[in-house]
Amino acid sequence: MHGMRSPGMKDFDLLLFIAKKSGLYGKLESSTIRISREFGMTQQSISRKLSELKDKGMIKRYSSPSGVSVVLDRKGREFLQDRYRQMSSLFGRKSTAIKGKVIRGMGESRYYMNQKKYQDQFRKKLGFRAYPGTVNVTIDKDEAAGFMSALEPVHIAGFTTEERSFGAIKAYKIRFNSRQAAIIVPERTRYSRDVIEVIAPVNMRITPGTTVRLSI
Amino acid sequence: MHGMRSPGMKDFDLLLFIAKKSGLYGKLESSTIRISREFGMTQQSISRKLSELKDKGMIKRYSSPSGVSVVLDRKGREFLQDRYRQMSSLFGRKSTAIKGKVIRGMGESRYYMNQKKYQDQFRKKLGFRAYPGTVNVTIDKDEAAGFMSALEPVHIAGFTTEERSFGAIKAYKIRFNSRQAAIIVPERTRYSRDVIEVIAPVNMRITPGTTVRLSI
DNA sequence: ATTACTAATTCACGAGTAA
DNA sequence: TTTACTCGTGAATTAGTAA
Repeated sequence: MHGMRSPGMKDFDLLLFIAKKSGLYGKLESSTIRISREFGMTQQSISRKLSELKDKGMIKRYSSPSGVSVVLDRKGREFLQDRYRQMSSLFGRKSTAIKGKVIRGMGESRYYMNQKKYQDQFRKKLGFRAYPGTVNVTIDKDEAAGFMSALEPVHIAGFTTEERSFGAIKAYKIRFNSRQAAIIVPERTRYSRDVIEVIAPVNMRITPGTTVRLSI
Repeated sequence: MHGMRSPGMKDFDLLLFIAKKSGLYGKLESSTIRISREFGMTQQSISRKLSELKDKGMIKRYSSPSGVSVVLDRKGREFLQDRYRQMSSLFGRKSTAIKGKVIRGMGESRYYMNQKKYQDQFRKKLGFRAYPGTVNVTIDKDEAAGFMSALEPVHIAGFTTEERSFGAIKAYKIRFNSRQAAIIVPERTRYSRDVIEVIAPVNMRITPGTTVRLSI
């Protein structure tokens, strides 16, 4: 038996259970009662579920008074393979770089970045103090999502001064035209935008309109 | 949107849907009604399911009158990663060879293998005529299942002579001590055995008791 | 627009049991 | 022993709305 079997995921997990036991083309010789014990369902439910999986074309099932024999059917293999492929794009090696175009930045960010409590965290968690001022880059949302999902977020805590409060930030260490940098995203931001903000140890002096490369 | 969404797999698929849209660490900005349309469920069910996934620690969810924002939580990432790992062992590169021990064969197989209608199919589908007589090899069932699951089965049709009927066979092309061969498994066989039968173009003359290597 | 509550309905599950 | 039926119960889903 493997670990947690989350409720609500049982249909998928049962198919995966069968696939693991039988292999993609092999045969699982067992009984509904044995499967029910291994799987944490009643014998009746396993019987019914195997029947349903058969009706869907996911498995072939042969049952007799001596037990059941289960083989993955074409649809079942395709189903699992499709999900595997989808997950591969999540966990597998993915695009390690995207292109973007620098646009003129909003002046406000300079004020934020100069806050000592941000800078202290940048140095500790990102490994550099940020030049006060961000580079704003337009990116393709979907591309960026794929790129960012490969990165571990670094949490920059928010804080409050006498004047006002500064929100928490998620930072992602990246290379900006091969130079050390980080994408910063305010955690309160509700909507993903087509523009991301990049900080770096030095003023990067990129002319607006220039195409840049963000990489891992 | 991607292909079929099989009923009964929705819980898993919803989590995967979120993961694909948001990435492992990114954020999905949407609305329950939009998700419901993309996903084929009612808005109410999406609302409830997101709530459930949050309670299970699978996701973080922030909702407001302007929409929902969903981020995978630690458990959700772990859940998906665990299933990915399990599926990797199914689809990923796997043991390409197992060892077995040759045992004295049952004499009956010679009669089967000599049937012309079998031999014709062997030649066409496996690329060789089989020496009449099988080599019987004891193997570890689980090892064999992993090994076999990487192989595409070749269907050898059954037929009927005036005297009797001969059942369909599944054959798996392999290397037997690096030489061309195939595992054959009668399709009617209900129970997987610790002994597999191997055919080859020539008499392999292996002394019973010898350890042999089956590879892809 | 939204989210999400409540009520009605449908569907899935487990217990008992026949074959 | 098996598998798998029927049936009662409870969970899941949808429809209708409130906020």
